[in-house]
This record gives sequence, structure tokens and C-alpha cells, in this order.
Amino acid sequence: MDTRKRTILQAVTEDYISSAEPVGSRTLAKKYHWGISPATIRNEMADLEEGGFLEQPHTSSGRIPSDKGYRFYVDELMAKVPVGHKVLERIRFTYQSRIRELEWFIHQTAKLVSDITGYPSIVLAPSWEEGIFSSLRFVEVDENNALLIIRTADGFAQNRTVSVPQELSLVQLNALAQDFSRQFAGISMRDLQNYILDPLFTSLFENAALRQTVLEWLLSEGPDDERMTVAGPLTILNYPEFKDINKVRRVLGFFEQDRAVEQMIQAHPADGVIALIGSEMSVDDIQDCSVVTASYQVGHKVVGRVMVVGPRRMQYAYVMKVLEVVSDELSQALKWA
Amino acid sequence: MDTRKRTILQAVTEDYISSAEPVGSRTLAKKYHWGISPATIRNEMADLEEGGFLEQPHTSSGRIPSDKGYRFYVDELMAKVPVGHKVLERIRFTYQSRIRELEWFIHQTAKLVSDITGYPSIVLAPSWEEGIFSSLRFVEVDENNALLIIRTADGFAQNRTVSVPQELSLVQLNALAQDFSRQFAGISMRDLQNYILDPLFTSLFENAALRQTVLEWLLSEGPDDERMTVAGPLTILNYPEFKDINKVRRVLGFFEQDRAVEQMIQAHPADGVIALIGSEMSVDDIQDCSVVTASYQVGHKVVGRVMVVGPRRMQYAYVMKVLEVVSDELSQALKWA
DNA sequence: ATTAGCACTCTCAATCTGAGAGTGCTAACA
DNA sequence: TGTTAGCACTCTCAGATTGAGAGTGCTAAT
Repeated sequence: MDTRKRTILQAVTEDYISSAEPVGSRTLAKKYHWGISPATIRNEMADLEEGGFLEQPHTSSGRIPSDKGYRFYVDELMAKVPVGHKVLERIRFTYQSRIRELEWFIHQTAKLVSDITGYPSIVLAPSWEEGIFSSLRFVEVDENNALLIIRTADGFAQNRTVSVPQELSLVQLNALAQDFSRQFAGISMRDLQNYILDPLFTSLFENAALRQTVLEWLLSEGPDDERMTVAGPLTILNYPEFKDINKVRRVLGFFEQDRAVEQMIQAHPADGVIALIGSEMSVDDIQDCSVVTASYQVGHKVVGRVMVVGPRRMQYAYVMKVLEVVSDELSQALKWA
Repeated sequence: MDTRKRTILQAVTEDYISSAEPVGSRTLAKKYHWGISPATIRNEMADLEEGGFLEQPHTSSGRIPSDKGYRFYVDELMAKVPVGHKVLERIRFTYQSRIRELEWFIHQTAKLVSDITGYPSIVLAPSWEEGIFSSLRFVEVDENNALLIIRTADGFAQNRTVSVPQELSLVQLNALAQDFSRQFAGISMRDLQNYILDPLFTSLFENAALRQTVLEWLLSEGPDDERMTVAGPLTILNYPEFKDINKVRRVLGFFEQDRAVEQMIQAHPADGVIALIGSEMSVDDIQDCSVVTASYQVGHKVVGRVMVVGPRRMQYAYVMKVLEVVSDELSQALKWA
């Protein structure tokens, strides 16, 4: 691929990204003063098409990049863009809160990213099931109710207000909780669920009602089917490729399926910021989309991801840069643990 | 309005509700064996159109009910339908949980209603701002973090994990919290926010960092812009009247605007189960919709609403019955306070 | 009061048309 | 050998036309 082809491919891609219209040779010749005629550009574009980097929607409209073309653009051609000062400030400010709740950070991150990029964003929270159980305890709320606090080894906590069986006092309850914590600390939440049928578990919680409470809690919060937060789903409607109701339905439907998202992520386990372009993704519902995803860490361990979903002609450079910054800041912010 | 006109209006309405196709005289004559000919039906329909109960989309298609027609149908013609046994069981089961969290109930209710009816549903939680402050306290989580629990006079609690200024011990913190609670119990959350600038408040919290924490908490949870939970928004796409992308955008956009929903509700403050049909609503974005809304109570006081949004040709009878049952059960369930 | 008959209106899908945009190819040129 | 001008060709898109189908309103007969 010689320099001129690269230049043309880059021009086609960037033009198409900003206009959503197939790019013709004449347009390019007029816009960029390369000193070559439309005919020459046509020849080059024909070569690029032969090489699989460009496609024609119809026999004689302009060209648009193929997935391979976008891939080449992202990997080789794309210029790095800086993140504006104001945006940077805004990101930093978001993570300065005194609030120490995982869920809150996840929500804020999703909103922030969608707002900055103008695309829908998804944040995948750390898997609760994979979290390591650390301790369990009850705090009195009133006569009948208590706050159940479960902590993981990572320093995250989940809490839930539950009603307490009449016949148990808070003191008894916490004695049980301490036993329980000692017994099961270090085990993953997923395994903990399996222990529910273990004799050890049932012997600790002889009280059936209480056992049911703990069980219900583990099951209701446990399964990772609410790991996902979506922000700005409707921004997808701003892009002309989604004027067809069925495409919209599929993409918005995807945003409601935690499983599909997890599946997609698991198929591309790379760390750092990566772009997944159209057909590179296994999930049918978003074949018309591209996804940029960035991992974030808690203590050197990748625990979740921040993602942006957009049309294939996404502003890759900008989005990737934003996600790089955001995921770093988020990782920093979660270091409280 | 004589009996025959009523019968015809009812038939047109119910046919249109289930088919989404304008109903013609011939169709009616064939389907119902009233012993009158299409021509007679036509005459009657012409009268009904003159009376404003029916309309013709185009000069010569069948008729569809006007908003006035739906109104008459809902108020006078509609037959009561029972809720199936299985559905009833499911509703009851949902509210038997030991979990005692308002937010959880709100979410479950929204999901439940959307699932049962097949329409999008919105649940409006009790206004936090209007809630009466009762007490404030801190529970230790670890060295640096504490759980801040705020309770209202209704017995509801919100909690949030926050980082604690180094220089304050938990004991000091809770001493302050107790002073604070004594001082401000009985004041609405909204007023509490205004007190933030009050000398009394600032004197209690001489520690600036702490004051900021409390303030941040009140502001972040306080404004009622997350009162609303939506479930099943995409079910609206199943109805053929929403095959136009712009209608979809408006309706789905409405679901993201807490303010618009509150505004709509405030314009129709009636208790119990009511239907709002198309143009009866003040909000432009949902002129193509009807809304059925039911209020729920905590201790004889209406605190929130369960709503179903659907096309104008909604299954009014069924939806209204479902909401009646659900809002009753929800009110019962919230009596723990 | 009801009904049969019929002309009329309107929608919808299919077909056709011309303008416009852009291409591929060929032959000429540097 | 690479580049370019010219031209025929292809395809889309919007607008106009057409015929079938559905349903009506009106009139005259029952």
C-alpha cells in the first residue's frame, strides 16, 4: 500500500465518518488539492476496492470504507487527537466525589462517557459472582428490619435492607454473621451460592426464615444479570444509519440484554482500549455498529469495562482517547478499597 | 345515544384495539350477526362520526375511534375483565419478599407491570424532597468509610457509603448526627436543603469537609430527578402505530425525562385508576399515546404512581384492572413502615 | 326505517420516468 | 508507464401515473 493509497483511504474514511455520505472521486479531488484528477483517484479507489478496503453501496455511488478499511484506518492511519481541557476537567471532577459506592461510580461513568462522546455507552461493573466474600453483618434499622452488609475482599460492599425474623435478636444475628464470615471468607460469591445446600451452611442457619433471607439476598443480587449500566441509548437515533426501525430495535434491544454484552466482551478479552468494528463482533444485533471498549482495574486486576457503541463510522480517534482517560481515572478512583 | 349506536361504537373500538386496522361497515356486518346490513351500519357510523366519536383516517377507509370515542368507551361501554389466576399469583408473590427497600419494590413493580401488560410501564417513587426527615446516622464500614443512613418519618431509609474525613472519629460523627437529627427532625427534605445555609446548620458542622459530605449527599439524592423507573420501554415498538422513527424517538425520549412525567401527573391529580387518552394529556411527546395511571399509598397518603403507556388503542379494561390490583398490593407491601 | 345498487373517493403498491451522481473504460498525452 | 479527458453506462431517488381494492355516501326501492 503506497502513500497515495493510504492518503486516499484516510480521506475517504474521514469524509465518510463526518458526512455519512458515500465519497466520490470528484468530491475528493475538489476538497483536497493533491494535484491529481478524479480519474486517477478513481483508479486508486478501484485498487482499494479490489484490496477489500472500500466498498460501493450501489454500482455507481461513491465509496465507503469496508470493515477491513476501518480496521486499517484505526490501526495505521488514524491521527491521535487530544482531549480538550474542559472535557478533561469534567472527567476529573466527576471522580472527586466523597461517595464510595461502586454503583454510583458506574452510573456516573456511563453518563459521563455518553455525554462527552455523543454515543450510547455501556459500563460493565465488576462481576459480583467472581468477587471474593469477606464478611457479612447486620445493622439495626428498626425493630423489624436490619441492614445486611456484605463486603468483598476488594473492599466493595453491597447492602440491603431486610426484614428480620421476630424470634431473632440483633445480637444473635450478628453472632451468626460472624460465624458465617469466619467460615466462608475467601470463597467467591458464586461458590458461596453453591454452598447454600452444604450441611455447613444449613447448620449455621438453623433458622429457616433467616436462611431464606440470606439465600434470597445472594440470589437476587448475585447473578450477574444487572452488571450493566447503559447511558444515552437514544443518542443512537441521531445517526442517519439508524433511521430504520428494525435496526433501532435490534440495537436498543441489545442494550437490554446483559448476557449479549457479556458474551461480546468475553469474545474479545484484550485489555486496554480496543475497537471492534462491525462484523468483527460475534453478536448479530450490532453488526451495524462498532464498539470501542476499555478495561478498568481494581488493584492491577481487570474487573470491568467501559464501552461506547456507535455506527461503524464512529469517531474512533476521539472515542478511544476519551475512553483511555476515563478508564484510567475510574481505575484510580476505585483505589479506595 | 341509542343502544344500537352504543353497540356499534363498542364493536368498532374493540375491533380497532385488537386489529389496529380501520373498521368498515361490511366487516362489522359480517362479523357480528346483528341482522342489519352494512348500509344501515354506515348510516349509524356517519351519525357517530358527526357526534365526534369516530373518525376516518382518509375519505374512504373504515372508521377508528376518536379520543372522545375512546373516552366514551372507557367510561360507559367497556366491560370489566377479571385478572387471571396465574397473573394474580404472580403479583402476590412479587410482594412477599423479605427485602425492605423502597427502590427494590419500585423496580419490581415496573418490571412486573410491563411484563404482564405488554406495554411500557413507569413507576413514580415517593418524592424524596417531600419526605419528612427523621434521623441521620453513620455506621462504620472500614477505617476511612462509613455508611450514612437517613430515615424519613414514613419509615423509609436511604443509605450511601461515603468517605469520612480523617480527623473525625465515628463516635464524634454520630454525636454530631444525633444533634443534627434532634435539631431537624420533622422538617421536609426540601426544606432541609434550604437550611444548609442556615447558621444552625453551619454551626453544627463546623468541619467543612463533613458539611460538604452531607451537602453532597442531600443534593445528589435529593432532587427528584431520579424518582422514575421505566420498564419495558421497547415493547412500544411492537405496536404498528410506532413504526415511524420520529414517534418512537418522542415516546422513548419522554421515558427519559423525569420532569415531563411529573408534569403530566401533576396535571391530573386524581387518585385511583384513571385513563388519559391522547390529546387529554398536556405533554406533546405522547399525544399518540394513552396512559393508564394508578396511585399507591403509604398510610392513607398517596405518595406515588404506577403508570402504563401504550398506543391510544390500548387494552384499557385489562390494563386498568391490572393496575388496580398492583397498586393495591404495592400499597399493602409498603405498610412495613 | 332499512336496504340494494352504484358511482365515487382514497390508499397502496407497482411501474415508469428523468435528473443527478459517479463510475469504468478507452484512447490520447506527457 | 503513469495520468488524464471524454463518454457511455449504471444506479438511486423523487415524482408522476396507473390499476386494484376497500369503503363510503347517496338514491331509489322495499
